[in-house]
Amino acid sequence: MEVSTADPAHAMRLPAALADGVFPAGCPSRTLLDHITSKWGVLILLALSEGGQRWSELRRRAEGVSEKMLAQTLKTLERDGLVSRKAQPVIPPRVDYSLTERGYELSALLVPLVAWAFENADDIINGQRTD
Amino acid sequence: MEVSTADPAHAMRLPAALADGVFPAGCPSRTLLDHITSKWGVLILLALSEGGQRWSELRRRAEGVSEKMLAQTLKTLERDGLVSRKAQPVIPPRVDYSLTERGYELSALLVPLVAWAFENADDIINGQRTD
DNA sequence: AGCGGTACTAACTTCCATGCCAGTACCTTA
DNA sequence: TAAGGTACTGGCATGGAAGTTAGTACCGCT
Repeated sequence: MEVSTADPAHAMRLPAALADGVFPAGCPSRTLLDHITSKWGVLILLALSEGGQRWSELRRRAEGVSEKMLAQTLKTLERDGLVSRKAQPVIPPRVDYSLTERGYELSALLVPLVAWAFENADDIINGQRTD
Repeated sequence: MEVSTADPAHAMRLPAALADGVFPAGCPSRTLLDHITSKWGVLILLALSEGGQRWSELRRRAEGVSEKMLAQTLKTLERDGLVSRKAQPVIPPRVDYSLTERGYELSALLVPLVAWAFENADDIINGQRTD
């Protein structure tokens, strides 16, 4: 049976390919989505959207990230072709991380989302009773 | 593969307020982001972006979600003012969920992101890139 | 000589999100 | 009578994400 809810004016329709609204469990889309919406994934992508940065700078910007999670997340993102790693064989080591073309494509979509969250967060989260 | 390290043309700059690229640990923005980028949060928001739906329909669309997680996620989203719940006191029970104004604002940003993930997932996750 | 910075890796542990199952209450259909 | 659909809630279990600690290799500073 149909739910007769009027489509609001600002409803955004999904591409036909995901007309169901959601894709099947275990498909590549879910995996990718998990990578980019992971706790540190978003933050790192976001930080890198401002330009290439070194390991230690990323550590500072993604406040609270452990070295382990930074390494792990960067590795995943690199494997996905979203981040590129450039190590210079100098001493002390110097490694620069930056977004790839694809990474910038993503960040162009991610940034507005995060900006929205930033703008609405106080209003939404602080207005709640915490018990 | 060309990776532009110095401010590519399509680099999207963050709003000045989050010039650091990332916000501090434990701030409301991170909490909100966690809610909406949670495993089931995205899927449910996405499903609802197509219009109001009943509990059982959401269960089917967000393939793989357990009743517990569906309830929990919906509750969080409702608390955040992104989803509205309308229960009709009939028997058998009938409850409709839909996005609020704010929820639609969010989904307008979320949908392109998910669509992008959907389009790129095969390519990225299954390994092969051709550029 | 010893400390700190740079960029990591690995092993071990903790903890929470998630999963699985059982129960509730009422009605309908077989 | 019993099974099944609707919309949940609560308890226990667990797996994987995340945290913690330590170690590596080299250099520059004091």
